[in-house]
Amino acid sequence: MDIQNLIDNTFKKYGLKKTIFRKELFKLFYNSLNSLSAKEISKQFSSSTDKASIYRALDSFEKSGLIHQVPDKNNLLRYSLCKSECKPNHHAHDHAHFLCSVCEETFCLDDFKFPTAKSHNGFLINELKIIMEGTCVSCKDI
Amino acid sequence: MDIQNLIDNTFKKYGLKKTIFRKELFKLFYNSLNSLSAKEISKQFSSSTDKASIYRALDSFEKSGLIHQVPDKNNLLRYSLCKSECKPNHHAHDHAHFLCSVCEETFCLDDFKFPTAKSHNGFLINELKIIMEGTCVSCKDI
DNA sequence: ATATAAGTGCTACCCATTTGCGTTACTAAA
DNA sequence: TTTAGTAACGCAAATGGGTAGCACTTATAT
Repeated sequence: MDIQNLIDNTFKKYGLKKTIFRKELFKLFYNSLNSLSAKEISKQFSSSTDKASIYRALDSFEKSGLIHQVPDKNNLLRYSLCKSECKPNHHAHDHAHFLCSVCEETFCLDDFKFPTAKSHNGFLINELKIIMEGTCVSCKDI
Repeated sequence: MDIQNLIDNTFKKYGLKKTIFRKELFKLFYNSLNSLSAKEISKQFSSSTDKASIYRALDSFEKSGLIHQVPDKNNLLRYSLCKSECKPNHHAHDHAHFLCSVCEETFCLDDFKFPTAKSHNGFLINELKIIMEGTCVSCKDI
């Protein structure tokens, strides 16, 4: 499936309006190995692309279930494409995230097994996040 | 041990300068069940206490190993007193944190068991954070 | 084709956190 | 105990990520 078809199908599936900017934004995520912050996205577009548009697009992509927020070393908003099935307003991500202290990238560890308890000492657990910090595969060999 | 002695010992142990404000700040943490954000701290002091001083004190307390940062529902800086042995610039916290979606409090779950792996698929794990979101013990009964 | 709703670009704003700087207060050493 | 040196303080201003208002444009559905 070529990229145009992929965009058509994806935007239809997630109910997203196909504007020039949002199609480019999707391509950016699609071609990106890891995650993207608003600032990183901003650098990839011309200066006429407003940051408000970026934040609104990210918000809309997230609400539709196309991307999900991932943790960031500096508390920035940071997103990745969803790989599994996510519903609008409900993301089902059962994978851990790895934050590299060297390159400051965020990686999704899709195969890391999660505890599944729904409560702990009377606390009702709705969502669980596992965040690892350390040195990523690429940086450890430098 | 009374509070004055505790302050003397603690500040000596962590190499902290005993100013009036920092002693009061320590008492605040000591008497606090959970964690504190800069804003919450600010409310406990007179308006002449500058927010810059609060942030600097928190930073210094953290670097010394007296307090540690905990996650916050709204990405604010939020801290708790360290309970176990933390060294300057190296915090050894092996407990999970629980963020209540209702009251927005952050709780330390000291008894939650952690995975202990030091690496995963070539990623070297230096620190592990487990963050749960849901409804806390108090809020679930309301 | 056209109406409607959603997205865009601009500007201005909010608010947590940081920084610069001159003054004050600890601490340690004389 | 005095004093010198350093760390912390208070004030003000700056930074910077993220939002909000608004007029204009563009994509979709009928």
